[in-house]
Amino acid sequence: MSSQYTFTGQFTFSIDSKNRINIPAPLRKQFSKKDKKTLVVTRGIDQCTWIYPISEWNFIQNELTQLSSLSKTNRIFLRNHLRHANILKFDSQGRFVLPQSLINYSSIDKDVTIIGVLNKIEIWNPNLLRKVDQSDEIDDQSYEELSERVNI
Amino acid sequence: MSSQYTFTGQFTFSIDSKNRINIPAPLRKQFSKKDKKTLVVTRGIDQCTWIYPISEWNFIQNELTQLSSLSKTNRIFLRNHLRHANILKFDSQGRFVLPQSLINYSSIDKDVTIIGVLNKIEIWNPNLLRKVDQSDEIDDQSYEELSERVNI
DNA sequence: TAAGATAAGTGGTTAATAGTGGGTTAAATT
DNA sequence: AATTTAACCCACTATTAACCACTTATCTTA
Repeated sequence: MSSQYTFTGQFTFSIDSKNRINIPAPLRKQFSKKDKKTLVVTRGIDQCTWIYPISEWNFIQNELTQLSSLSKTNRIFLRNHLRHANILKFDSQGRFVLPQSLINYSSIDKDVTIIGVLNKIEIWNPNLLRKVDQSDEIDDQSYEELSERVNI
Repeated sequence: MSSQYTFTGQFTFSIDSKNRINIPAPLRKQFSKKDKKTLVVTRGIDQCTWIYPISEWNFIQNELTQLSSLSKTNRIFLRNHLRHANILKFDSQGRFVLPQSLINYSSIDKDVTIIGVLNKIEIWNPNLLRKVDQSDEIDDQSYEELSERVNI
């Protein structure tokens, strides 16, 4: 199953004194009626925050229910991914409040860079994103591997 | 069958002088009419306390009856999970009293970290959770295996 | 191209809710 | 009967969420 969401683009916004972040209008407009105003924010694998529309998250969550808690690896994995996931709604202005734990994890200060990455939205500290941008070059070998799977 | 419950998020609360713990509102709100105010607390596999809504527990209990007591592992598992299970109700403020035996088992002092892990809620001593968090890193091999099963 | 209209981004105030503490009464245990 | 335990109720405070308002940017149309 492929996602209905195809978030793209980059935006620079600011987080206000009440830890609210605005979702850029072009991304927000994609939210379907069904998902209206409900999203899940959680830790990204890199030092950023991931945002999923609720239906996208439900799909992921459904996969997670297959994992038994009797396995230690599963328990750790489930705990560490689920406990940082917050189900939120955005207000009438299209903002949501970013939980303090994620502000810390992502080292968010005042300005944030918001980027669309297909089925999710990422929130970055602009400086960190720049740094990662420079250091995380993809080597040729990895590109070769990717080419087997994606026709771009 | 997958659960109706999808607990997520992390909360830091305190246990009061009467050993009462508040269930965080976002988690409590998920409790269905049918389960209203009834939950089961028991020993987690790790050094924490597990909380299930009663209907969820009934489902698990049903699965446990499938396990033959001829197996030693099964016997130990059944014993440890069933004899420490307490059926409780939460009060009009949404609190329940945590039995002393579980306070001891989980090394609960004053502050507790409450996390949602899909069909269950875990109660931790914050320091212990931090420690487990650091020591129980998932190795790359396990991540690779997980990636075969979960697309996140 | 200029002016008006609409939408987007940001800031603050108020009202509702959540978390916590404690006291009183009813039940249970010894 | 006395003591302890558990259920129930009330109350205070801090946080959160809903609401309103203003400014800047974008789009539309004359």
